[in-house]
Amino acid sequence: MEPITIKDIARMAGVSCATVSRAINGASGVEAGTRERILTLCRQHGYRRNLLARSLSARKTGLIGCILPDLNNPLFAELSLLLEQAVRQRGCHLLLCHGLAEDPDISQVFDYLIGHRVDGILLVSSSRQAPPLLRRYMSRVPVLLLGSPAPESISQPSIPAVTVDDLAGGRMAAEYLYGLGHRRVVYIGLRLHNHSHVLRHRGFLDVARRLGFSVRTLSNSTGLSNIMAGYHLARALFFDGFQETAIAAACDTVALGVLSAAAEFHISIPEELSLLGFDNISYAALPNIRLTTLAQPSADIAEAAVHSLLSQAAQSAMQQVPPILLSPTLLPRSTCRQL
Amino acid sequence: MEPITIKDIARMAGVSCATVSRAINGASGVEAGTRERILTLCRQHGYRRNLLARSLSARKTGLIGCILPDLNNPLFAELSLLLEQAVRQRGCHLLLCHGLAEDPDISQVFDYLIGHRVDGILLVSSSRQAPPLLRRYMSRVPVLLLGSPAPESISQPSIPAVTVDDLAGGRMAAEYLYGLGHRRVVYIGLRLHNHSHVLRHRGFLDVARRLGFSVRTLSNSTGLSNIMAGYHLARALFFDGFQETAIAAACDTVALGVLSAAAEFHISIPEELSLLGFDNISYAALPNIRLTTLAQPSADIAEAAVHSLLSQAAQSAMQQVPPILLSPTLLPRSTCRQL
DNA sequence: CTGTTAGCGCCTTCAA
DNA sequence: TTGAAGGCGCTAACAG
Repeated sequence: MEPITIKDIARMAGVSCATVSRAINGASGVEAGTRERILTLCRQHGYRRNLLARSLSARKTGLIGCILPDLNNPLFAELSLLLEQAVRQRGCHLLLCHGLAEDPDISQVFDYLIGHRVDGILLVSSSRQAPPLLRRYMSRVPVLLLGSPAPESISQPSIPAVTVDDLAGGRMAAEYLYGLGHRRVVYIGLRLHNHSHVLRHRGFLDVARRLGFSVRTLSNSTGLSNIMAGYHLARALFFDGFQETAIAAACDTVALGVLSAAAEFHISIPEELSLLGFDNISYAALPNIRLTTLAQPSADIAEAAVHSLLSQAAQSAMQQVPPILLSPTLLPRSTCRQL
Repeated sequence: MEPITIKDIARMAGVSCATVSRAINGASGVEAGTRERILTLCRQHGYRRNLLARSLSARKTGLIGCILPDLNNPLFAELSLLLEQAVRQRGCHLLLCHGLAEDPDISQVFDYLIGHRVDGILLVSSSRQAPPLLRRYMSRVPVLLLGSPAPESISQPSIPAVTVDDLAGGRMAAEYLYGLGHRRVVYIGLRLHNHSHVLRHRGFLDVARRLGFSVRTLSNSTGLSNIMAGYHLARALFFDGFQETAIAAACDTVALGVLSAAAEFHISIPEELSLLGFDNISYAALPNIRLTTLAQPSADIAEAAVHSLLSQAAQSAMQQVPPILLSPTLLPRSTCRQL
C-alpha cells in the first residue's frame, strides 16, 4: 500500500538513489544497461515519482493556479478548457479554484494556491477589486489578470493583464445596430461592479450620443450574469411595455434570458425585436438560437495569458509586463434585422 | 521573492523550528506568550506554510483527484461544483482533470494524480472501460466510480461506486409516456459504449415490451452527447418523417438538440410531439424550455461519493465498499402532453 | 559512469 | 515548555 520510492528501486537494482534519479529523468551519464534495468524495475513495480518531493526540491511545481467566477457559466467553462490546453502544451497543469475577486475571503484562495507553491496565478475577473487584490500578491508570485482592469487602477505598478477591448466592442455594437436602422434601443444587464460591463456600456453610449440615438439602460443588480438574470430583466421590460426596436445585452447569457422571456411573451426575434449579445458562448451558435453577438477571441486570450504568465515566471527579475489588448469581432447571425 | 520559511520565523522569534511548527498548528505545549509572538511574526511577514513539504512529511495531501469527461457539458460542470463543495466541507480540495476512461492515454492522468499523492480519485464515467481501469489502480489509491458500471464488470473485486439507478429511470420514463397515452415513441441518442445510456434504454424497452408499445431507437455514434449530436439526430428524423408521438432522449443535452431541430422544422412541442429528457441539467429548467425530465439527485450523488471515498481513505485496511445506488425522480414540466 | 552528501520545508519523536 | 535530530522522497553538487 505504501507507495514505492526511489530508494526501493535503488536497493533492488543494486545502485544508489542518485543513479535511479538520473535514469528516471533521462539525464546523461548512466550506462545503457543500468538504465534499462532500472526502468524495467520501475515499470514492474508501478513506480511513480513523488511530485511533492520533486517540487519541493526543484522549488517549482509546474502548477498554475486559476481562479474563476463560475464554472456553470459556459463562458468560463470554455475558457477553463482553453487555459488547460495552453498550460498543458507547456508541460504544466491547472489548479482550478472558484472565487470572486470581490469576496471577502478570496485571500484564502490565494493563500491556498501560494501554499501549494503554484508557479503563477491567473485571476479571471472584471471586478474593480481585482487589480488591488493582485497587487497585494504580485511580489510573492507571478500573477495575471484576465479581464478588464478599471482604468483608475492602472496606476503603478501596472498589473499584467490580458484584456478584450470592451470599449471598442461596445462601440461596434452600437454602430452595428445603428447601421441596421435602429434608433431606440434598450441596453440590458449592465452590472456596475463589473468593469468589463461598464466599458462595453460606455462604448455603446459614446456612439449612441455621437450618432444621436436613444438608449435606455436596465441594470442587473444581482451579482451574477446568468440566464435567469436576463430573463427577469427582460420580463420586467416586456411586462411594462416598450417602444424600442432592439436590445443590446451585456453578455450572451443575459441575451439567452431575453430570448426566454421573449418566447414567453410571444415576441418574435428578430421580426419584432432585434437582439445583440456579447461573448459568443457556444450556446449562442446553436441552430435555433443563432445569436448575433460580439465574439471574444477566447483561444487567443487563453494562449496570450498563459504565455505571458509563464514568461513572467521564467525571468527572475519581475519586470513590467505591458497589458495585452485583444479585439472582439462582430458575428452577425439571426437575431438582428435591418429595419 | 524567496518564500519565507518556518526557519526564518524561528530565527526572528529566537526559538526553534519545532516551536514555530507547534504554534502554527495549534498544538499544545507552547507558552501563550511565545505562541502570540510567533503568530504575529507570521502575519507580519506573510508566512504561508509550504503545503508540499507538509504533505510530504504528513504522507497525505488533502487533495482529491477528480477525472471527468467534459466541463463544457453542464451536467459535469454542475457536478464538479457539488463535488467541490462536498470535498471542501471536509477540509479537502479538488484536483480537476479532464479525461475519458476509454482514452488510451487515460493512465497518464492517473499517474499524474498518483504522482501528486492525492488521497483519492473520483472517476466520473459510464464507460465500460471504467471498472477495469479503476481495478488497476485501486490497490494504490482509494478510488470511486461515479456512473454506471457495466454489470459484467461487477465481478470481484467489486469497485466502489455511486450510481444512479438508470434501469429504473428508463422504466419510469416508459411508464410515464405510456400513461400519457403515447404508443409509438422514438428513443434518441443512445450511445452503446455508455453503460448508463444502455441501462436507461434497456429499462425503457423492458416496459415498452411489457406494456406493448413500439419504440424506434436512433443511436448516437459520435463520442459525445452534446446538443449538436441531438440536433443532427433529430434533424435526420424530422427530415425523413415520422409517425411517433413522443421522443425519449438519452440525456438532456440531446433533448436540447431535439428542441433546436424541432424549432427549425416548426414542430411544436408538446402540441405535436412530446419530449422527455434525462438528467435535469440546469438549462432544462429555463422558462422557455421547461423540459420534462428524469432528475438525478446530483447533490446526493456528490455527497455520497465524497463521503464514501474519504471513509475508504480513512481506514487503512481497504475493505469492500458496497456500491451505492440512488434513484432518479420524474420531473413533469412542459414538454410532454397527455394525448 | 556512479556513489556520497546535503538540502528543499515541515513535522514528530525523544531528551532536556 | 522547548530544542535537537532525523526523516518524508527527490535532486544536485561534488567526489571518486
